[in-house]
Amino acid sequence: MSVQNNKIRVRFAPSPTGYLHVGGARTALFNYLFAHHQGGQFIIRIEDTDQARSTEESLKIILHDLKWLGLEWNEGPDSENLQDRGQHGPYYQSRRLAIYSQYAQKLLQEGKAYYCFLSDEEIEAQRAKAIQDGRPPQVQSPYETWSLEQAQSYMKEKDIKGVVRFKTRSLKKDYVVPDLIRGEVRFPSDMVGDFVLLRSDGMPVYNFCCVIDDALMEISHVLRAEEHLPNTLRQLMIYEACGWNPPAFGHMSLILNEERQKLSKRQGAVSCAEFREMGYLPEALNNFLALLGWSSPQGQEILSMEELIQQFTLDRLNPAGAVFDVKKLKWMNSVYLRALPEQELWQRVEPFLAKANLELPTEMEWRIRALKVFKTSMEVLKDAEELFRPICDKHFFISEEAQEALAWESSPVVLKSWLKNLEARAQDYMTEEEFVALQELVKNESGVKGKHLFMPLRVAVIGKPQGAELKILVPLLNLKSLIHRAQQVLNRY
RNA sequence: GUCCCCAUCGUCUAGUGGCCUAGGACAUCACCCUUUCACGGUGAAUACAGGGGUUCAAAUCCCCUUGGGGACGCCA
Repeated sequence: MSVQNNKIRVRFAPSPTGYLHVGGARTALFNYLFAHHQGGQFIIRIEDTDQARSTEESLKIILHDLKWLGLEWNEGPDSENLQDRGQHGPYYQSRRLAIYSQYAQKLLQEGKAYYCFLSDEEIEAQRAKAIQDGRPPQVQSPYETWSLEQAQSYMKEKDIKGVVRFKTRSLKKDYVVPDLIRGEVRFPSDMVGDFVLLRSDGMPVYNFCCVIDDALMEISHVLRAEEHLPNTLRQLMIYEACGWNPPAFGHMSLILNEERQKLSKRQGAVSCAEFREMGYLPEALNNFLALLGWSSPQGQEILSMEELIQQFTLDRLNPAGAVFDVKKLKWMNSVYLRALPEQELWQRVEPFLAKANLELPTEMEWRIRALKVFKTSMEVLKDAEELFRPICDKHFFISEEAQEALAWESSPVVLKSWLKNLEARAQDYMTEEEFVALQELVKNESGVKGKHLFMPLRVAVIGKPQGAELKILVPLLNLKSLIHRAQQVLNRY
């Protein structure tokens, strides 16, 4: 069996033991971009050999988030019914057990692997000793020299099971990984001890399944995070033992937190779901993630998925780790937000408003007008909640910051004039021009101008002295609620 | 501890020996626009970790040091 290098096939292989981390999302994105740029296939494989931690719930979340990001896959589990789709399945490692066992048997028979009966305690003692002696903490199994028959009869006789370890002793001195991102990386083969292929319950372990699957699924390029670089040595050994040509490898830098450590759950949001719930747009998240370790040849910062695909090449990947800068993500999100037509923006904002329990006018015309006013002050969709809340009568309240403006001597005069003139009106909504004229009237009646005029007025409209321009805000409120609000403010005195 | 990776403004980065007096973006600050806030506009400040080589020439190539990170599982 040999890998067909004329066909570009890449994969993203999550283990369903949690949410989709932004680091995973970026790995998936880069694989997706590479595949599409090259006209290749993007495959999802589920690494669920850790049965204790894998859940269907997590699988659903991960697939849902990948879809939310727009990273559709050509082969792998269907995001709806979770059934396999594609010609290289099964795509769940838990359903490929017979395959792994078959290859493990072969290695066992060829003397490239052996059964080992070391206990956890014995292994732990070896590790401790090795570290103490300044050696890498590796297992040195006395069972390495046993023949397969000897081990089998031992298991039968004692009625015990052992793990299958890969034999590294007879291997060549060092291995070179021709890495697409960091050049040739040389590993001495004594860097690893005899590692486990099959657990004692027969379940295979990551490095083993990964090789078998990548080979059988005809994966041409393995693009993954740098933390897997040391695993590559083990995998190269397995490829060799199986007589297969390894795929091309590219190890991408890690995403770091402000302390320059691997980004983890400890410090704030790291899952796609969290960013979605905070109101980040998938296109903004993709764009931001793409710029973590990759740059456009023209230095373009805002790129659509199409542009990313078109411009994406591996040679522009940066080998150094990248700090996840939420401020820049926010900025980018606001750029995408503002670029969205109001009608579409409303669709995205609506679930947030509904969740915040805000009842608002239903006419599309009103919604568009409202969003035109608010979108310059939105960074994330969730910001709409605070922006729309004052518009909603049952959430109207007079804020703390309003006190100063209300305390001005001239304010009651302004407010009384405002209320009187409102009450004289009949029309439900005011136009911008009508409001400007009305404001002029209040100004003349009260003899107050400048901030002493418009600050109390703004308080009478939205309950706080700062916010969008009154002439755009006022036309969003109907007469009844404007009057009611003015009354509430006047009742303060 | 051992092995591996990495190193340009606070952050993301451009830069593949002369175009670098080091460019862009976010953030910061100032000014302009604006009867507030935001948006927008203009501008400022800020970086080649240190030391040795190689070369006519080094941010770019080599070595060392330092710093950071990752990996050393019957996790992936």
